[in-house]
This record gives sequence, structure tokens and C-alpha cells, in this order.
Amino acid sequence: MTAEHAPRILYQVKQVELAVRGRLDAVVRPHGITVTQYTALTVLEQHPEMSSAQLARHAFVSAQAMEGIVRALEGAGLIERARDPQNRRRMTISLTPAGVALLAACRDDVDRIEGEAFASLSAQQRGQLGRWLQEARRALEQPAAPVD
Amino acid sequence: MTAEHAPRILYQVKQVELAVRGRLDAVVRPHGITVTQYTALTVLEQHPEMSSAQLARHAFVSAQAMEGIVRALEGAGLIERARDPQNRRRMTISLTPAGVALLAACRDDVDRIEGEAFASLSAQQRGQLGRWLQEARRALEQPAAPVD
DNA sequence: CCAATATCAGGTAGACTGATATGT
DNA sequence: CACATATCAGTCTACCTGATATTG
Repeated sequence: MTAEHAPRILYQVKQVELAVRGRLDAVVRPHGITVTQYTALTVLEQHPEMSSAQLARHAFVSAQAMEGIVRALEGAGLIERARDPQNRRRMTISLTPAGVALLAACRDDVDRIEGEAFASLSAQQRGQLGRWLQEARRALEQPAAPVD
Repeated sequence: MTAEHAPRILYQVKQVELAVRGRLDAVVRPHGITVTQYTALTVLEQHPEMSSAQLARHAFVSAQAMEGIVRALEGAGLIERARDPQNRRRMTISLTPAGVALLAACRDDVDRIEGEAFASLSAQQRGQLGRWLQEARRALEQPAAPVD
């Protein structure tokens, strides 16, 4: 009845993301990249050999937007692209040794932020949280049945 | 031993945020605002009478960055600012009827996205998830004890 | 004088739409 | 010819740093 409007879980997700962004920026900026570029690197770490177009769909942005990010990472020598022999229009992206090294250099600092964020949760609870979030992303990934 | 690097929870949070952004954009863009501006409105809904500087700290961005967002919302007639009689340097922000109406107009669509994202979770599990995320934000908010 | 707030100015990054070239 | 991919160009939003005025 009262228009109290309890915060949504999506609101909480956004709030955590906002809180993390600044901390992450402080970690990755000294390495010369932005948080967005770092995120793209971590996606490539999880999903090797993606193309820029696949990466764009994965991040729910336009191919042109991802192109800019990929070009920046390529210019910095953190990734390299090669024509896919199977599909000559595709360029498969892979991390260079420098890219792998950058991720390794950030790993401890990022783990520390994660540890801080979820300090009060047991390993089991963290697993549960991760699975719920993974399921949420999966659910949002597939386009909703058109209401039409 | 193997450098398998299981995805972090922070990675999952970011992935959900990426997935939500596009969906949210489709909801709020027809109302003439951006996702960032919408987020600021929802923060004001949860925390009335904040100043732009407070809003900036809440979102972990600079006062100047939030100024631009606030000015856009003010220009669109969704918020209004008034000098705080207690502190004449502060401008307290409040939602206008138009701002309240915009949030109301988006509510069902956003609830639908949230329902989709967490369809597989019980009400109890959603409560647990929300509390864990709220705790994570709170933990990240307070600056870590300087390692020094 | 110092701290906080608001705000101007200029710069970069990341997102968009539109258009083009090429390969399947 | 349709579709996917890569990429150029222009524009807008959202962030940044630096500087300034005002108030506490």
C-alpha cells in the first residue's frame, strides 16, 4: 500500500558494480588500461579465440564499440588478431604474453578486492552467490519471448 | 596447479550488469533518459534530499561528473534543486512530479527484467542474494585500512 | 586560511547510428 | 542477393583533471 519501493536486486547489482569500478580502476590504470579494456581481457581469458563481433555480443554492445576497445588493446600489444583460416572474414583474438602477464600482475589486487567485498561469506555461500549470478546472466542472455 | 582461473564473483557481477544495461536502455531510452541518469533517479528515490556532491560520492565518481548528470535531469524537469537553508552552499535535490511519474512508468518493465533474471530463485533466495550484495557494497564503501 | 560545494573549461573513453568493403 | 564481419566517420554521454567562486 505504501509506496515504499524496496530496492531491487538489480539496483543492488548496479551499486556493487559502481563500488567496484573505482577500486578496479586504481588497480588497472597504473598498467595503462581502462576498466572496460581490462574486462574485455578477462572475457578473452575465459573464452579464448573469440572474434571482435562475438566479444561485442557477449558484452551487449555494438560491433563498432567493441572494435574501438579491441583496437586499443591490440595497439598496446596485449592481444593479437589473426584471420581465421576457416572463415576468412573472421579475426580470432588471442592474448599475447604481455596480455597474460598484465592479467597475472592484476590478479592479487583484484582477489583482494573480491575478498573484501565478500569477507563475511563462507566459501559455500560464495559458490552459491556466483552460481545465482551466472544463472541471472544466462537468463538475460536469451532474448525474452516476444510479447507481441 | 593448472592455471584454470575460475571466474571471480566480481566477474559475474560485471557480466550481469552488462546484460542488464542493454535491457534497461531499451526501457528508459523511450522516456528520453540514459541508464546512468535513470540510476541517479533511483538513488534519489532511495535517498531523498541528497546534494550533487553526496550523489557523486555515493556513485564513486567525481563531483564534476555527477554535476553533468544532475544538470541534464534538471533540464529535463525530472528533478529540482533548492538551496539548503542550513548550509547555503548545498543544493538539495528532489524528484519533481515528472521524475516520480517517469520512475513509475518504468517500474513494471524493470520488474519484468528482474523477474526474468532471477526466475529460478525463491523469494527467500532473492532476499538472501539482495542482502549479500548490499553487504558487499557496504564492505567496499568504507576505505580499506591503509596497508601503509 | 582551509574544507566542502558548485560550476566552468578542456580532454579522453566508450557508446551509438550510418555507411562501406569483403567474404560465406 | 542476403548475411556476417570488420572498419571508417560523426556524434553524444560520461567520466577525468584543473581552475574558480562562494560559503562554513
